[in-house]
Amino acid sequence: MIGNENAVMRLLQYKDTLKKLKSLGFSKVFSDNLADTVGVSPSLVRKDFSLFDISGHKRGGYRIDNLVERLDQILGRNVTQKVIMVGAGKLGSALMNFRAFEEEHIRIVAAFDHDEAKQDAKAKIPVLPMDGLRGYIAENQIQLGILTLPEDAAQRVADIMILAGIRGILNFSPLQLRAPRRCIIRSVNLELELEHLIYLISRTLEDEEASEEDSGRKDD
Amino acid sequence: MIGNENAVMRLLQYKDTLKKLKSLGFSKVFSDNLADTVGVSPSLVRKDFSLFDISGHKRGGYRIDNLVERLDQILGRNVTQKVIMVGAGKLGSALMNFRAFEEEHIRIVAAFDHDEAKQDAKAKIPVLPMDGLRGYIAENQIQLGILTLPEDAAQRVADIMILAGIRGILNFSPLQLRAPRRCIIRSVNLELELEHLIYLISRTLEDEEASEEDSGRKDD
DNA sequence: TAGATTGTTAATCGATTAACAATC
DNA sequence: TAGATTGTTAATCGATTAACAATC
Repeated sequence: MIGNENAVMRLLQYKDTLKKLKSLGFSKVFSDNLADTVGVSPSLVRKDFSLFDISGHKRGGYRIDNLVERLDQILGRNVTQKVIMVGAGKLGSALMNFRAFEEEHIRIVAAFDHDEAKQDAKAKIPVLPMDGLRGYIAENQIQLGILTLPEDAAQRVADIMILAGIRGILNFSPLQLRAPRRCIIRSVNLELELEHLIYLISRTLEDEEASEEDSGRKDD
Repeated sequence: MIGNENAVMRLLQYKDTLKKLKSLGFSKVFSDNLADTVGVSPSLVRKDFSLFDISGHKRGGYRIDNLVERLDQILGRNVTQKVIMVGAGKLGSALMNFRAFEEEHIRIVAAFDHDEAKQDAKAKIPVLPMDGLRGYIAENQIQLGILTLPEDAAQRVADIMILAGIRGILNFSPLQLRAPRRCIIRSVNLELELEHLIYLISRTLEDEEASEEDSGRKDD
């Protein structure tokens, strides 16, 4: 129940799928269906559920309503989460308006930026000066921050956030942030993702060339 | 050499670290150093290298220059990659100006959007109408696209890209895109990442409460 | 030489799959 | 009842770690 982070990511995917199925009018689902849409084996779906003490009905599958409710419980998604955006540059502002967040009980309550030109305390999501960051976190008991600062400022500002009591940071800077155990860092490294894709492509291209040795060359 | 995608991600991280070390004036490195900065075991570093036929010097470690060169080779990063941006909304435009891409031989050559207000053929990175997407990919032999469209348009446009001969798509829509084997899809699901973080936080909070049963409660 | 580090092998660990008894 | 699906156990698979011989 504690260890498996892959299982948690799959649980999140199951939940997404279930919501779609529900909106299509389904009320129950089998491990087979979920496995298909998420792209894993039915065994694994059942294993994941059993890992988190989720049970269904022999022969009757799972009731979608129950399942979603239980998943929300496990995943800590039964209350709206307040999140701050640290850095209001291009990426930060883009994420501030990200649709999917609103739909999922995730609410960005304020943003912080050093640049005065970007500050606007009256905006729907106020953009405040960096000075106020520490106080805001502490006063409003903010647990979660999204960090979209450039590499050179990232660690310094992260330290401030941690000092103020933040519990988790979703980090978009390419830096591997250091943090004490009470604050969890998850990083999304966009450059790395793209480079990974480049690797995968270059590998399939090699494979194709290799397999053409046998089959002769087709005209282009 | 073929299977392990985790190893590939680590290779990319090693490369990043090596560049930083190099800019700090280092010319050689030991598996220990790399392990430390990336946060893995030295064994694993050596194992990863051996997996890709990278060798160093007994007792002398690895020469950073050689290593970076070899990694670029393996990772397909020895040529500049042309990439198109499909969708020029907030997220798309943010990524178009993403610093880290420029530094890594990744060049975004054009963007496409349905919205006329966003189109601008004269911009540094031209924003073109969606009609031109298929032709542009075919004529310029574009291999890579970044997809930042909303869910409802994502699959339809991805199909067009695939038809035109694209080889890889970095997908930011929350949809699990379907594609034939010749096109590789990698997805970044920002909502999922944030929800994962929420789960991790809610779990550590529970743990703390649990451990307070023993130790008594500290005042807040 | 003595000491340090690589490269590889074998051991361990953990996650996934396959199989099947339980049961609706 | 016969058939289908869950939940769990054991088997498999793959990735990581530990250990150490080779060697600079």
